[in-house]
Amino acid sequence: MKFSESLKKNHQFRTVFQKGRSRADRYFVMYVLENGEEYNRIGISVSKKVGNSIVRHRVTRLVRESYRLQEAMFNSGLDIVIVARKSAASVGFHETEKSLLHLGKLHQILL
RNA sequence: UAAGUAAGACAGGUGAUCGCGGCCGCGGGCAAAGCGCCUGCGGGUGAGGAAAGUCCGGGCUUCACAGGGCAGGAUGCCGGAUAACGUCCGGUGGAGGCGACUCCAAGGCCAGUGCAACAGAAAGAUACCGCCGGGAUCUGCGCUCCGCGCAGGUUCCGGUAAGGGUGGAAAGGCAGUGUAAGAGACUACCGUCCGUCCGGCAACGGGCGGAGCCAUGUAAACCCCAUCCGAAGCAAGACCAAAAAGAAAGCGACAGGCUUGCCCGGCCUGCUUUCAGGUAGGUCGCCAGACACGGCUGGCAACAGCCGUGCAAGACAGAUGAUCACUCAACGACAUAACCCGGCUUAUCGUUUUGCUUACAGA
Repeated sequence: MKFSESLKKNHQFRTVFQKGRSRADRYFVMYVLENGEEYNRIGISVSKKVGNSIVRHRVTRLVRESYRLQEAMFNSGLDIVIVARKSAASVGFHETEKSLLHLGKLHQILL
């Protein structure tokens, strides 16, 4: 991804959860926190409650792909964590993309 | 053709546009002693039959270990295969099926201990009903009478285990002889046990002879017997190594503190070097192997030997995705490698191949 890195460490996630703002819809919860950098950092969290390994991987890919294709739409300098909810297990690509943009709008981080 | 049975194979494909992890090649930037880090282009490559459950077995690694025993766990007909196994192959015995074929924790309750509800008369034991014999007594009938005979009832003594009923199980089964009624009391056949001979490496099978058959079930009840098992796991572990705690040496014309009224000297902090240390981080372990396919040889087979050919995931928060089109029965099932193998078990939309069996039809 051109403008973004990924969040990896557990403490980074915790910071976003504690200090960030959150918005949610049927499928996902989005946490946003300004990170003071030039680029965005994105983290995707899919718990075991969502499904088995196959399902979790699939959801992760759909979210990452949606973000990648819509990357230009988002503001810079943000840490974003997207948490999949249980209903995300059966979601398709188009719904994921729509949901992501909708949450972005709620956060008012879209250009 | 239908129904069945056994053993397999596949697990969508093609194209276009974006995108990702290793690897190789050529560049650019940072760093510059070196290792590296970021990035562009090109090439090639990138999950499963179960990758799953983590239920067994082994390799590998570290630790422990003279030898033996106890405890604990696992396995349990016989022979073989194997690195090993609780796996596989071939047999034996038993159960099911017309059959192909399938299934089986299949050692030992005359070492000991425990348990066996309910029902039933009785369950390491019995006589409730019944059957049979005898005595007493009552009633009826027959004979002229004493009395006797016959039939029936009540009761007492004895015999019996055929039949009834209960139960998972009632002391081998079944048929006959026998008897008052019965009973392995006796006989044949089947079963059981013992002996012996023959076949087989063995489990076991077969033949012959003998014993009338003294005695329940349960060991996925404790237990006994035989065999096997040291522990923990790749976050194992090996190496490099910022940092932190530490040791030694040196430095003092220059800093601070303590000792002192002051100086010298000493000590602590300091600085430098070396050593030790091992955190962050990095490298290895980490993918060519008890490997796959084909052929030949040995073996009924599991499998083994030889020859040939082939083999490019190795991430470290973790790569296979998205969109569209065409095709197809298939957008559609189950399900994501994490050190590696051999198995087992469980999940699964479907498609498909071969052998065999039974039934029907045809030649």
